[in-house]
Amino acid sequence: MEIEITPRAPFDFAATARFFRFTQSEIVDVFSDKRYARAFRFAEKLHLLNVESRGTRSRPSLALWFTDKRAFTGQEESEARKLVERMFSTDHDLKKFRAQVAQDQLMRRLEEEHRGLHLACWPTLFEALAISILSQQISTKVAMTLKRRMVEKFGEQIATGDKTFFAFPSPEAIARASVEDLRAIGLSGAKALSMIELAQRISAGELDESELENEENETLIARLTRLRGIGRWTAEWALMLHFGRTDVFPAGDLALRLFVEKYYNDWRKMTEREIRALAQARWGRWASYAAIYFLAGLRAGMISTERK
DNA sequence: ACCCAGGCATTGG
DNA sequence: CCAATGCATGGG
Repeated sequence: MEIEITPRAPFDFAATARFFRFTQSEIVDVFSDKRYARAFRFAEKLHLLNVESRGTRSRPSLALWFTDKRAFTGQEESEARKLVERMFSTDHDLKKFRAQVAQDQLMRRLEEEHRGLHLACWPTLFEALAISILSQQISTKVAMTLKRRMVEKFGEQIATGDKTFFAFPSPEAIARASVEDLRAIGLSGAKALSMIELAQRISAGELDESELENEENETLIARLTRLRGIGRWTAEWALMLHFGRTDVFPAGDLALRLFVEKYYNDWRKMTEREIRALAQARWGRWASYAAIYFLAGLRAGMISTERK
């Protein structure tokens, strides 16, 4: 009835589950400290998958089950495992990140404070790119509102007991929408068009994930930025937040730029290229983790990009 | 009333 | 290769 997954230690379930999710009034990713639930499509049918942390940071363990307590079929078990392993980056070995930043005073402090925070990935490429498109340029609060409206309008529902969960909209559902439909919920014309084209490409099978998985970062970025509305920033976040690449640093990101300039270059301006080079030299194949640990520190108030 | 927020495409030097 | 511009919404 249950499946067990053993993430690599250190693993902080609550921090990981919360990270990069819109924590307020979320209707797709629902979690408490030890629990996480989400609607998924398994074999053409929507099911509510639960994940619970049973272990500790140094001896982590996750249990998975369906809300209706139904047993997993072999196929479902394998899909569910892959899904959860991806969503929580359970196989990332953060001891190596720790070793990488041992000489970097600030990053070492951030690592200590947030030890066990793994990359939280979106389960599908469509969701990762769609959310990044929504988030372009606008505040996270606005992006959260747009996402909620999009989910309520286009996502399937599943009710269990007293709660209703929404699945993130399928590419097929968005592919059928019109620009006007999406403008009506607050997207700009450009974002609406990008969203629909993306959905159409994906539902037409033009982006084969099993093939993209094996591409080099730069090749993958080149593939993704061919799509309307996907620039380098969006592509790089997708490499991190869907493909789980640990060695990406979105140097165009406003917050990350300020961070590097302030703490590693004495406030002097740097070009995107210089920032990328610094990230590569300093954090190497763990640059993605440098990025998310910085954002975690920012959120926790440990550091800031204010001038003072 | 402004201005800005986890950018992008387009246009023009 | 770099600079300027419009875009949608909601919070300050």
